[in-house]
Amino acid sequence: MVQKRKPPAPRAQTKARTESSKTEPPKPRSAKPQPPSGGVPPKRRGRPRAYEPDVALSRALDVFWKDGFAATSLDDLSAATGMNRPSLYGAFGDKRELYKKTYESYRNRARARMGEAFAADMPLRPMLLRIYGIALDMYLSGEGGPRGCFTVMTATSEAVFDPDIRALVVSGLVEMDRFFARLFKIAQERGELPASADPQVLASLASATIHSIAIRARAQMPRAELEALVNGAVDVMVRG
Amino acid sequence: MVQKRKPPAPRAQTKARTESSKTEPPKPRSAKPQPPSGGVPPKRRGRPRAYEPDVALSRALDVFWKDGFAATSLDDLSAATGMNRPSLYGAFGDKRELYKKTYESYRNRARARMGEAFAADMPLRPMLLRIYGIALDMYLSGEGGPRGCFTVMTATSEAVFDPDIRALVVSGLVEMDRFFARLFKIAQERGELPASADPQVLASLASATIHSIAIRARAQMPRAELEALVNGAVDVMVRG
DNA sequence: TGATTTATGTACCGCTTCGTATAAATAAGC
DNA sequence: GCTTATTTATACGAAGCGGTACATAAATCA
Repeated sequence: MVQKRKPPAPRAQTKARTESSKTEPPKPRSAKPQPPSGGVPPKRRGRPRAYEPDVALSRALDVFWKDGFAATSLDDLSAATGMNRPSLYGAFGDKRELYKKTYESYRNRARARMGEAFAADMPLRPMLLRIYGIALDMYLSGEGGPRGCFTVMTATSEAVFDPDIRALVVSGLVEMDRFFARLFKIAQERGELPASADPQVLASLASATIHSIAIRARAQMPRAELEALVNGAVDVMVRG
Repeated sequence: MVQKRKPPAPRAQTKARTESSKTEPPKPRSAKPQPPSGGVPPKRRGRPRAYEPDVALSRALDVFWKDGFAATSLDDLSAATGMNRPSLYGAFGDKRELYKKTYESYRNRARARMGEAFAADMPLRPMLLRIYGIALDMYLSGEGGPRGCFTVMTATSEAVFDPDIRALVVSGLVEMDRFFARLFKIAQERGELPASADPQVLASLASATIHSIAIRARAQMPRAELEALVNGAVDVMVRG
């Protein structure tokens, strides 16, 4: 079962996919039109888009992030993005493809934020606290209340049904582990950690702490409580 | 938005709920018939049930656990339990109530398993390893692949929409924290942990490790990897 | 200007969803 | 056997669902 909603009968989705009525697979015409090389508008041919792909994707992210895949309808996405369903389909493909693109954009955003922190190049403890601060900002954001982490809360649930999503999730988890491991390794080389410390183990503890605050944030535990938790965890980690 | 699927129009669900066409709120007639006092069949009046409430609930759990709330249809539940929809409704109420009962039964099951381990009363390290072993058994179980932790994977997502569920989730998280805290406190009193160790902090690390393996299990990371992660985390924890 | 290209907006399609009305079945009480 | 209580089984209904045809709109190109 590929996550309920059996394909809407061998109608057109399947037809387009397997028989290619016009030699063309349903390639969503791509959101990023072409390599713009310059920064100037590349003079597209037909009627101009009424939406900005990035903005639309970010609005869709808001909805999927809060509601998850199954509970989000195309009407919801339509309302959130301001695009009607056919445009949505044309731009991003079907619901599942849109979800994946959405998730990737989330990952990019998260990676960028963490990258900034990493680049700041500070001692271990403040670095960790800063990273967790960024994480908390993300997890507690959202108009409809805290949403936790997209990877943890909705993508991992979906991972059971879709190999692509599972691969994305696994790579996300591993990426975070590696990120922390690098951090601890650098700290160790600088003498901020005892030689006996195992960066790998500390990294998985650091990731686990991320996972834990993501969950607790979604359950609406107050920020102060989460910060206390983080402080305690960091204390243990910087000790090695 | 109370998790999509807007109430099926002010039809009968609402009517029954608010106007009580027969003075009777839709009390699902209770799964456990009455205080049986003895163990003998209490001679009920009408046609006998063709299902056992506990068994049905456990089958429903399997489905919700894997698919989550939104993606599970009443037909799925019907197929899994062998009960048809009206019986399901009569016994457990609507989908949401069934979900909550299901979640409670999951919690009871988990609590019982952890309680057993706790009662064994062994030194800290083997105790922790045993607890994580039990957790891994649960999270990796399931015919359709590993399902992770119900609390973490599906209930917390749902927590945003339903205060009851959120309360259940929070109590579950707190319960686990307390469980670990008691464990570490006892160990400390026995001298298995340095006096400087903070049982509270260690407990939240222990919980975080649970959360992390729940997520990773659902993403289908291999058991060996999860066990290695657990071993590392336990090493750090028993050191204080 | 008219052809071409791309995007939009409306309306539709077949199917699924949750819940319930209704009728049949199976037991106890009298 | 008849009534009453409780459960099962069938079937229905309104709304929601994902996806798409089709007509229209707005731009470029010739």
